[in-house]
Amino acid sequence: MPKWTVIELIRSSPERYAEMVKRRGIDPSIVNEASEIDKKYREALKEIEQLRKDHNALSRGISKASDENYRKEMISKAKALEEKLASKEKELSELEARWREEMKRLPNVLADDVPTGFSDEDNVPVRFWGKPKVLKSMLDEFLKQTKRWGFDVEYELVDGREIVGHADMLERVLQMGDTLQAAKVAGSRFYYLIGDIVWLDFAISLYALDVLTRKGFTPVIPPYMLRTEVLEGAIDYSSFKDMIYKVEGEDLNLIGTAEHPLMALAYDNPLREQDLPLKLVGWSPCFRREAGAGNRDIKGIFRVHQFHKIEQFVFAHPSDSWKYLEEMVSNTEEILRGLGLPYRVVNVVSGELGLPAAKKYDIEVWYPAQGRYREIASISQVLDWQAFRANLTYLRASDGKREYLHTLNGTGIPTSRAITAILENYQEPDGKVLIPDALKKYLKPIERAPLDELKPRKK
RNA sequence: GCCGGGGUGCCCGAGCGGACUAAGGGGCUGGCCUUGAGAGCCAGUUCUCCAUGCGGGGAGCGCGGGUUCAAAUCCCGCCCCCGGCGCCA
Repeated sequence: MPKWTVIELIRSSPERYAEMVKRRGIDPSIVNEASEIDKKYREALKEIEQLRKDHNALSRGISKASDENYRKEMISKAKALEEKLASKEKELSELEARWREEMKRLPNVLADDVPTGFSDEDNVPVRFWGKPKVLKSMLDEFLKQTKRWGFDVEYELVDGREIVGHADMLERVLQMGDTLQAAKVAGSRFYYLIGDIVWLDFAISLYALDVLTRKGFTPVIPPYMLRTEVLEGAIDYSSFKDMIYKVEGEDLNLIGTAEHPLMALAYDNPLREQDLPLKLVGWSPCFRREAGAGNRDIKGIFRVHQFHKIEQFVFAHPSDSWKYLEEMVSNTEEILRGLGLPYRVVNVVSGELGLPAAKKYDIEVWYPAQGRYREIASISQVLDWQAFRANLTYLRASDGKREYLHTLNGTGIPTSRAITAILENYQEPDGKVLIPDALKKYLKPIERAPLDELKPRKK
């Protein structure tokens, strides 16, 4: 029988779980509440099952009774019992609904090596790669993000020239994007990509798909909309509000990431143990409301309502799921190294994990014009948190029993963000943007695609 | 969208108002048998609660309601799949 780690922990040592909840910055009283409901629910269930047992016995007796009077007496007895049961059943179904609700509020357990903290400034860098271009005026900032953590990162000091930010590069220098017209017709955080840069978007997707399929990931183009019930299995309520666009008049939601429909491949659809691990790489557009983002990153295409993303997803056996977290991180690193984008990997603090993750690595790319490492990818170990909600199971080969799967998800590469990073990191003093070598082989077959560089629009 | 057919366990498939156990088969796992393989025989193979040593219950037949002492089976609503017609990139 599937056992959910969180429930098991609440039943066996609630204090330990409460400690984890506290580390996430969540009020630990929810643990007590959940524990209370769990106890109440099980007690009520026990009582009702006893009543049902009696009623069943009575009812079975009726089918055998031949004496008509006796039969009538039994039926009236059963009726009375049935009335008593009806009100109890109602109580139970209410309790069960509350139980389910309560369980869905609970965060995942926390891995021991997740740093405790509540701001992404406290995320702990674990390694750096590349030789970032650092503007002289940004040097202090750069050192804060490297040396403060004990890393001596080699860098290229840029002095005597400016580096244009990705938003201005796109719209003013290259003139290959138009967010103003997009805002007029669709709203802010939408964009048109126009001209040569469109090929770059496709090339990035193809490149990442190529890398990941060579590593044994199966490519998938998933549904771009999901039913609400399925989506609830993948995310928590607050992500729902901030991320999800609903389709009017239908029980459908636009996906915020391919992770969700990839997960849904096992929704109520048991996998076979021998098919694990099942490694998938999805390509999809992603739609996000960005409701909680306020005015952050309002310029350009860094934070937008719609973009393309290559996503890694693994259904893993509970016994060895942790190793895939590291594997997926190094896959994404390989993609970024191929693109020549300087990055760092950070271990995300407990307070910034979100309910589903037990541990999460973010990968952040260096943006010279901003003087900051900024998130481009995020890889999470989810354990059985989604499995419990969406009933993701595998059939154990040894006895055919069902067990919860472990799920892991991680960015392969988001195209729009990769483009912004390229616009800053591959920028030449004359306004040209060089194209990373790794992308060239995907551009080459396209007759009208650029091959070596994106050229600024002539004045 | 309209008409017709249909959703039963990991898979196929019977059952269409009471047999305390959802028939039967396939697959998978374990055991017996065998030098080994195969065949054969036996057992297990939805979820959940209590006990967790054996064991004892309850629920479950696409989803949600209803009728009945009793529903896979009858009634109502919804979802999905298949075939035909229409429409369409």
